[in-house]
Amino acid sequence: MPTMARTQPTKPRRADAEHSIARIQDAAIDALATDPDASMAEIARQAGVVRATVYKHFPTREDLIAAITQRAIAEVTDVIAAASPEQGDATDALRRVIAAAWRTLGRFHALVAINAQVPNPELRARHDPALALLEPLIVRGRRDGSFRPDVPAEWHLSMILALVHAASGELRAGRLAADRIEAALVATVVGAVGGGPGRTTTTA
Amino acid sequence: MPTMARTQPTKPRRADAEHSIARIQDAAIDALATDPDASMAEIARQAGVVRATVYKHFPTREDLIAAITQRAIAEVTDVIAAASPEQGDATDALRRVIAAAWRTLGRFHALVAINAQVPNPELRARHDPALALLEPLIVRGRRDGSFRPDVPAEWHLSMILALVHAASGELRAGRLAADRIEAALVATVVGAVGGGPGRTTTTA
DNA sequence: ACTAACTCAGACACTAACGTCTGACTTAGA
DNA sequence: TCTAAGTCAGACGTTAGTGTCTGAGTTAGT
Repeated sequence: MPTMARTQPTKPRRADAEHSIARIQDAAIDALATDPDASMAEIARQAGVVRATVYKHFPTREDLIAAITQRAIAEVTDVIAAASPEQGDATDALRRVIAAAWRTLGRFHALVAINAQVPNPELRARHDPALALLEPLIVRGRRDGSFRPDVPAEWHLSMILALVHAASGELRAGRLAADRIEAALVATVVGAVGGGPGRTTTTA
Repeated sequence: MPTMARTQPTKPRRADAEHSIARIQDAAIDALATDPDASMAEIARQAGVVRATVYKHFPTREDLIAAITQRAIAEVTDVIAAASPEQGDATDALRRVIAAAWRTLGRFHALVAINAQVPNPELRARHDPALALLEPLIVRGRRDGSFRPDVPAEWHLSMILALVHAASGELRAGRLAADRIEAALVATVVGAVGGGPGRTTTTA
């Protein structure tokens, strides 16, 4: 179990307020996943809360999105870290990481698109903690010959992200069964990153 | 040069009207590429045309999007067809197709997301012509052992699309140079679809 | 050179969402 | 049990976008 995301030492809140905040964030993540332009009213409705309550905790829409973005990144970072990307064979490590991360990452599909709209360099920078965990793995795999060295490491990262999102998209659209898709995703990523199809090591 | 997209036999228009329509569609594609929610006013502005003119030809926003979607699909279909996916070694054919299609497809990045928001089965169906050209290639490659058969063909298609979009995203963001990225994309797709890195046949 | 098609300019009504505010009610927590 | 923190309910002004309309000016094509 990954260590949960730490929250900044904000002012102390009552338990029910904390509860509302959690419900609102969950609702926001779900609502924005299906419609990136979901209104505050819609989010409030899904959270079972009145609109004013949302604004109480998140004065502006931007604040809410920033909050769930930060939470999303923290969760994904935890999940990735828990898969120990630094241990063992690079290809196996990659398998572990992808398998562990893809469901969690898939939930936040829309956030990537939403944040991409904002030409905000600091938001891009916030993604780095998650990518920073991956990068050593990529570099390691390139060094020991498991991963192809003829493409930029940056591209490896982006393309893995894209594949994960594609997988969650297929799942959401119901075009592919949940059980098949994880295997397909892992196989594709491993293949894309450089290993051939014959390379069949232990699958965690 | 691919044969240009055929237009339905609509009522005859004056040459300047035809010109306006083209400019509006181009502007819409560009504007929506950077902001999927670009307003009609913004599109009109970029087209160097007044808003009323846009509504003259495209009575509603939905009509405009449908029009450029159809045009996009037609263009991509032409480009793919021109790369003769049915000829020669499957891996080589895939290389040709990806290299030829990715720039064209990348321009229409946003349209995929926009149309994905619409739970419209007929729009999904319209994509089929482009995918229909790819599918035989995928099937062929799976049969002769070039492509891995342990993942669904449907996934192969989606994941190729995702990689192309990722590539155009990297290009747009300026994180990767244009010349490097095409090679990286092709290599990644070929690897993902099943061939290992050692398999170096002629590249178009 | 004439006319129908087209474009421009700008106003209009309508809608949806954002964010603010007030006052009454409820509940967590000391 | 008492009170501050929190929630609800609903109204409000504001902004931004859509789609419509009118009327005056331009241009393509015969």
